[in-house]
This record gives sequence, C-alpha cells and structure tokens, in this order.
Amino acid sequence: MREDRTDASPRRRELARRAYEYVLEHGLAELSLRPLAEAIGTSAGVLMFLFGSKDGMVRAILAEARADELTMLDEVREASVADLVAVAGNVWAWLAGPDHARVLTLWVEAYGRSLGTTEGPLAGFAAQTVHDWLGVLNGKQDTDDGPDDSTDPLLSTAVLALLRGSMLDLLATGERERVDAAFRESLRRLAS
Amino acid sequence: MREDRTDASPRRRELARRAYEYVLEHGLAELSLRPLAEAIGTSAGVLMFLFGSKDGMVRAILAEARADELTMLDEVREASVADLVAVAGNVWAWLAGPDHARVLTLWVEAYGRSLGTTEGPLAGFAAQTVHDWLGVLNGKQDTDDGPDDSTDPLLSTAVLALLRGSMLDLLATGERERVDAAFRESLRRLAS
DNA sequence: TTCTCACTGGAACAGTTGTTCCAGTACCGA
DNA sequence: TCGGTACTGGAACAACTGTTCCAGTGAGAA
Repeated sequence: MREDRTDASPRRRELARRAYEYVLEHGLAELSLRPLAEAIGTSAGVLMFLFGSKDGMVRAILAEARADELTMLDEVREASVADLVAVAGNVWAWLAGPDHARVLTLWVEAYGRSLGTTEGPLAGFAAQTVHDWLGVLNGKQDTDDGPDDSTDPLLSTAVLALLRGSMLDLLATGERERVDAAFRESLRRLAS
Repeated sequence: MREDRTDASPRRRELARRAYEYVLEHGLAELSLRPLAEAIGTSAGVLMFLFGSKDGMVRAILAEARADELTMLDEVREASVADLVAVAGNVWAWLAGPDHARVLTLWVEAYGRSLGTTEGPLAGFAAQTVHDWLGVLNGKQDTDDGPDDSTDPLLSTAVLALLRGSMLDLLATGERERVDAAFRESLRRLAS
C-alpha cells in the first residue's frame, strides 16, 4: 500500500501543475516519464519519489484537470441565478470559448479511456464528471450533499447531453457557427 | 511509401477482424503487437508482414470499426422513412442497446485520441464520424454526394449532439431509464 | 519435378519502458 | 556542529516495444 508523498509537499504541487500543462500539449496516450520529466525540468527518479509510480503521476495530473473543471463550474454558478437555462448558457459559452479546446480535448480523451476501465488511475473518471455537471445544472450548492431535486432530473439530463454532444462536434469540426446556433436554438426549445 | 499488403488478401481480412474483436475487449490504449498476435493465433512477424506496421494494424482495426458503424447506419436508414425524428429514434434504440456498449466504448476512445492528433492512424477519425452521422440524419442516400440540404442543418446538428451526449451519459452511468426518458422527451420537443 | 507464391513464426536488434537504488546536496532546528 | 528532512538525478535493471530478417512451409501452376 505504498502511496504518494505527502500531498502538501510544495515541490509535488508545482511539478503536478507543470505535468498537467505538459499533458495538455501532448495528450495522455503517449505519456512517458522520461520525456515528461525532461520537459518540466526534473528527472524520472524524482517523479517516482514524489508520486510513487506512473499511475500516481497520472492521478495527480487528473486531479489538476478536475480542479480546473470545478473552478469553471464554480465561476459559472456564481455568475448565474439558479435558472437551469441560464447556467447552461454560461457553461456553453465556456465550452465554446476558443482558449479551452485543449482542456476539453484532454477531458474527452480521459473520458474515453475511463469507460473501458475498472482499475487504474482513470477508473471512475467518466462517472465522476457526469455527477459533477449534473450537480451544477441542478443548482446544488456543494458536491456531496443530499438528493436535492429542485430541478427536473430529465431536463438536466437532456441539457447535459446537449452540452456534451455539441462540444464533441465543435472539437472535431471547429464549425463554431453551425454548432453554436444549433445549441442555442435547442436550448430554447428544451426549456419551453 | 511502403504500404500494407494487398487489401484483398483473405488472411489479412480474417486477422483484421479478429484483431478488431480483441480490441473491443481490451481497448486501444494498451494495444501491443505480441499479446495481440498470440491472442488471435498468429505472431508479431506475421502482423508486420500483413499490415506493414503497428499503425497499419491500427488503421485496419479502425476500418473494421467503421464498417460496423456504417452497417448500423445503413440498417437504420432502410428501416425508417426520411423523417429525421424517426431515424434518430432508431439510431438511439441501437445506441442504447445492451449489446453495443463495447463498440461504443471503443468508438469514444478512438474519438478522444483522434481529437489531439493531426497525424498517425487516428487522425481525422472524429471529423469523419461527425460527417457520416450528419449524412444519415439528413437523409442522404450515399456518402460523398452533393450538398443535398433537404433537412434543416441546425436540427440535425442538434439531434446529433443529443444522441452523442446521451450515449456518453449512458456509457458512464448505465442509468438507462433516466437517460432514455430524457432523450425521448427532448427529441419530441426539438421536433416541434 | 520445379518454380512461384502467400504466408509463417522464431531469432535477434536497438531503443524505450517503469522502477529501484543510492550517493549526494541544501536547508533547518537543536 | 550534529542530525534530520526534503529533494535531486544519474546509474542500473529486467521487461517490453516496434521492427527486421530469414529459413522455412504448403499449395498450385507449368
């Protein structure tokens, strides 16, 4: 049961952040410790010391990604009222933002690999984010509080599907006008 | 420019099919020639001879996956009239079918890896499938025919997003009732 | 028989992988 | 000054990677 180093270690935090940015650029698929270490200014031995294993490193990278995601969701929640349609519109504005493609690409890659997996660092990642997003769309205040069904769960499920499906389309084709127009019109119809 | 063996080779076809089924079980991420070869009853050398390289092998596997996908789309097209809503309903019935989770999981994994890539066997895979599906939803007869905009492109974009977003949710959570109900209700509202 | 052909799979190669080990450095409180 | 703690990175290891090479198989045509 050998685990990571103490999570509070400042060096560990710094390297996790840099590794995350490296993965944003190069993807998860071909991640390898030595090239990663060299790119972020350290050595493979140090990464092993700080993260315990490659899996530990990947877990730390995914934790950074999730932190980014939760930050976004929090900002959206603060900026909008408890109205599902308004929240969804803000989430979409973020997703379609031109600067966020890399984060979302990583997100889809992790989601895809997570689906077939029951163990390893990616297990549960997909189900986790579904829960996170549904929580926000349902207007919950925090993660892990009770089953506060203030919103129609069918509606939030549909809006979530629309958000993610539109994101997949946009990431693959880059045709922002078509996807954006379709999303806005559909959201309007769903809410009626 | 050394390329694969002649695509018509019967042995090549058979091994491509078996490799595809192996990947359906084990995923693309950790695919490696020797374990694959042993599992499907051949050797790594033979795979190199028949497919030219690992990339060639992966391309052949993806071609099998795409053939599966196009078969499904064709069946759906035959079974329904040119009505977008009817087609979408049939596609969804297929996606939500309990026997198809493995194919779709592979599909999402390939899609995710394809997004960050401009070269290699996965390049273009994501954009390709968007095109395939939009074509079917728009009621086109064949791939690669003219811009026959018989249907509202915004509506087909929206329906496609709904289909794929719902699929992501279902694959991750397995909560068929919630996702299925949300999809049906949303499709109804979008079409009105 | 003889020649050709598609196919086979084991041996070998050079490079990379995750991981272990350890001597070494800098800092900090006692 | 001592001892401890946090961190460093190079060396080494066994295992595995994609790939090349080649002697060989069996079938079918000439």
